[in-house]
Amino acid sequence: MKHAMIDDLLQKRGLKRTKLRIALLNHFLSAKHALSYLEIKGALGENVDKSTLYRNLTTFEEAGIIHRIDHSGVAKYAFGKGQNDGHHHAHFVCDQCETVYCVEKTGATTINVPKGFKTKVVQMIIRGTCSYC
Amino acid sequence: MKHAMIDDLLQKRGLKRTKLRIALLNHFLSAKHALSYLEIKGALGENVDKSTLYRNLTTFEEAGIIHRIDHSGVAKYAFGKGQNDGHHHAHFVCDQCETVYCVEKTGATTINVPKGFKTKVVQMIIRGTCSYC
DNA sequence: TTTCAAATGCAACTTAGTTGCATTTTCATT
DNA sequence: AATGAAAATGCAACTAAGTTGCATTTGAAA
Ligand SMILES: [Mn+2]
Ligand SMILES: [Mn+2]
Ligand SMILES: [Zn+2]
Ligand SMILES: [Zn+2]
Repeated sequence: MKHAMIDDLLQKRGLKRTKLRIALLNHFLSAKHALSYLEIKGALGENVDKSTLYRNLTTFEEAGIIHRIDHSGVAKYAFGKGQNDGHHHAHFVCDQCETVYCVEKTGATTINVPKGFKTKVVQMIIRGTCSYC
Repeated sequence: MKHAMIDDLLQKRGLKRTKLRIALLNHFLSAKHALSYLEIKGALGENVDKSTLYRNLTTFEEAGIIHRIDHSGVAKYAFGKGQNDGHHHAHFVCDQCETVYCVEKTGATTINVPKGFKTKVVQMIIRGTCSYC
């Protein structure tokens, strides 16, 4: 059951089980694409406090529960670890609807960086048109 | 000479040769990495008007003279065309100093996107440490 | 040298996100 | 169940990046 999983996610990191956090994680677990602050607020209700929501997004991100994808001035969040935490996957950005999807990355690429530069993570953004557009 | 090149860049696109534009292009031509609004303003003088500078950055971008790289909430600009204009190169972001460098991209990568999704451009961001850090 | 569209400068606005602080809530302990 | 401390919330005020409206100035074509 989803509820048990959410409790587990929070408990393991010593995060308190609040109403918003549970709703937030529920929403992330069923989301098909990365969510912006406004999308989340729209889904969870207008009465959700801005600071609290942003603070929880940051908390979850730092706890490795969700990861952030920056997209032309607005941050979007998706469930799971990001590239920085060793989870290698790419992001698909739809030119039409601006939706960001997490997609599996197959086949690594080697790029030669200038001398003295040290590569840690290679992240990929695929721009194109999604199946709904 | 650089001056002639700048005149050419502007003239070809019917852009007027103003003081700021010339200074701006000069700065871009000698920049070793992508520049933010604040870096440009710092270099060209505090008296530079915010609106005018931003408007020129947009104008240059639309004219294909410079390209924008979004980096965690701040736009950075570098001379030349970007990936969206067919010029395929990657961006190196230093974790330490947050500097963004344009680097040559060798060897194409194919990633399989979900059915119905159409790939247009694949852009790469390499995170790591630059030679100065 | 006149003309006028393009560019500038300034102030006011917007949007995304942050911060300080008083109040409330969770959760562990008694 | 009652207590209490730390964590989380809610609200308002703030910041930082970028945009917009409008009056004034300027570049360059005629
Ligand atoms: Mn992702
Ligand atoms: Mn570049
Ligand atoms: Zn789409
Ligand atoms: Zn560096």
